[in-house]
Amino acid sequence: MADVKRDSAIAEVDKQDVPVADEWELFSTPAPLINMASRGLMRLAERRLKPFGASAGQLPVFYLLRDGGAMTQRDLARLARIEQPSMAQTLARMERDGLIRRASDPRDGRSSLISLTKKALAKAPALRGALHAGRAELVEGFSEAEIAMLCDLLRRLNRNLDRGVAKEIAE
Amino acid sequence: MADVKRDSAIAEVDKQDVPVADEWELFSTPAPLINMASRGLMRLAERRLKPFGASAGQLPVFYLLRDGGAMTQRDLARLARIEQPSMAQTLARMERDGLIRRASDPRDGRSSLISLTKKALAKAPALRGALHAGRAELVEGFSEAEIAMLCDLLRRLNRNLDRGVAKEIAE
DNA sequence: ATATTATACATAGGTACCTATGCAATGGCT
DNA sequence: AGCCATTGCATAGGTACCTATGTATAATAT
Repeated sequence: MADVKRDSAIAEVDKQDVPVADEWELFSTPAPLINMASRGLMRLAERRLKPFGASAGQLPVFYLLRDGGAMTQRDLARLARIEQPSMAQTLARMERDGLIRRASDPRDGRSSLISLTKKALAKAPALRGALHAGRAELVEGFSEAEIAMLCDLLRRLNRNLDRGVAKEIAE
Repeated sequence: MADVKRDSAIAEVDKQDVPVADEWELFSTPAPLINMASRGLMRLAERRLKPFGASAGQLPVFYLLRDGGAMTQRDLARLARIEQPSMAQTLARMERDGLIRRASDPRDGRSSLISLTKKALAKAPALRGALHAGRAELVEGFSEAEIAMLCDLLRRLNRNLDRGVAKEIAE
């Protein structure tokens, strides 16, 4: 009986004896809801992917190199929309785990061309399956129109965020 | 001219010479959009809060203890919806920075009652101002109805996530 | 009263991001 | 050819999460 309780204190706030009034304030705005969703997604993805020896941050790499192609670290970072050091760290872990290989770029001595190993390519279908299932679970009870609406709103939000960051840099 | 470029490679994908077809695939589903939004929010919040000597993860603590009250670490974690060790780490940093104080709980020898220091309480109004501004910027161009819709969709998504996690634990 | 279970916290280790900064190869410009 | 800004990557250090596990106190059941 206590087993269900042991796992995560997060999913069961409303059954507590603590006043819940604050919660509405804390999660009445989009930002914390997005943050919470992101953390939930990460946890779920981690749980789904771990059995296959992969993790959430590696997914863009798997996706971008899925057809056996090669790419520069810079391009991987840019297409995955993360900063270069973040991608460097992810690639370091993937190399450690034998998922990627680096070949020196003949046209540029600074960079190397990253590609998935056979081991990684073999995992790809399983990962895609896990993601597909996860996606279905995530939007369970949503109509296609609602999903499209959500994506649209999020894209607009992201545009605002990009703009905001850019603006503040220009002083 | 290059100054605008230096800051962040993330906000300027579409002006590149790299094929963009993949990007649509990578960001056509809610999950990556949420992840991206969350990272954007974090970056923005960090930038807004740093001048005041605070950071994003501390906001729930500031909020929950804003009236000078005290609370257990456990309750802080539960109301902020993060795991206990995460809250412990946040509190450790806040203590390091002189933002919180711990008083031993007379009714329970295991826990201590956390409260904001005067220094932290003094910051609170500024933080609230920064957040208010940030929130406005975030949802710029959104109608109130759209914001409400977004929050509603996100809440449903979060429920699905909670349920998914709970389900997988029950085997 | 004592033994067991549950709870509150601490600690260890890991992922995924970020910014700031240094270094080395490139590619113009003169 | 030689200088120099740019670019690709590496490294250092930090925040914010997570899971797994240990430890002491508290609550409960015998």
